[in-house]
Amino acid sequence: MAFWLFKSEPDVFSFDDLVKKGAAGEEWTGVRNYQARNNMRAMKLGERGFFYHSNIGKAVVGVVEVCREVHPDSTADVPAWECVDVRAVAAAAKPVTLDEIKLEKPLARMVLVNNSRLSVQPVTPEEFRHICTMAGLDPARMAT
DNA sequence: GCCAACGTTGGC
DNA sequence: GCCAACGTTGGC
Repeated sequence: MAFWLFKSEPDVFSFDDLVKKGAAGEEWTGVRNYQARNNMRAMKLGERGFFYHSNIGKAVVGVVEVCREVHPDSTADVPAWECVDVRAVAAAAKPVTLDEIKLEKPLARMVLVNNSRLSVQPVTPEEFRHICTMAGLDPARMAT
C-alpha cells in the first residue's frame, strides 16, 4: 500500500470542489509531467493520499482515495497523458501548512519540501501517519 | 510581482 | 548528445 500527495491550486480546483463530487470522485486531469504521470500509473485502487492546496493556503487540507486506476486523460490532445480518479475521504480537522511541515524533523525528506514543483508525489507511510496526526485525523482509519 | 528551480525544446 | 533559451510552477 503506497501513499501519495496531489497538488492543486484551490482557486482552480479545491478540496471542497472534490467533496462536492461525492463518491464518484473526479478525474485528476491536466498533469503534463512524466514523473507525475508515472506516479499515477503506479497507483492502485483504494490507495490514499493527501490533497494539498498550492499557492493559496499552502497546506494539506484533506485525504483522498484513488477510485479509478490510470486511464487516458480526457483533456489531453496526445495519448501520452493519463490520470487517475480520486474522491474525498476526509477533510483535515486542522489543515497542515507547509511551514508546519518544514518544522517537523521527520518530514524533512518529503518530496513536498525538496521538489516543490512535482504535482503528484509519493508519500512514505511514516509521513502519511505523521501528517494525519497533525491534521487531527486518525492515521489508522485514514490508511485503510 | 519576483525569481529560483525544474523540465522541455531546438540549434548546433 | 550537449547546452542555451524558454516556459511553467510555486514559494516567498
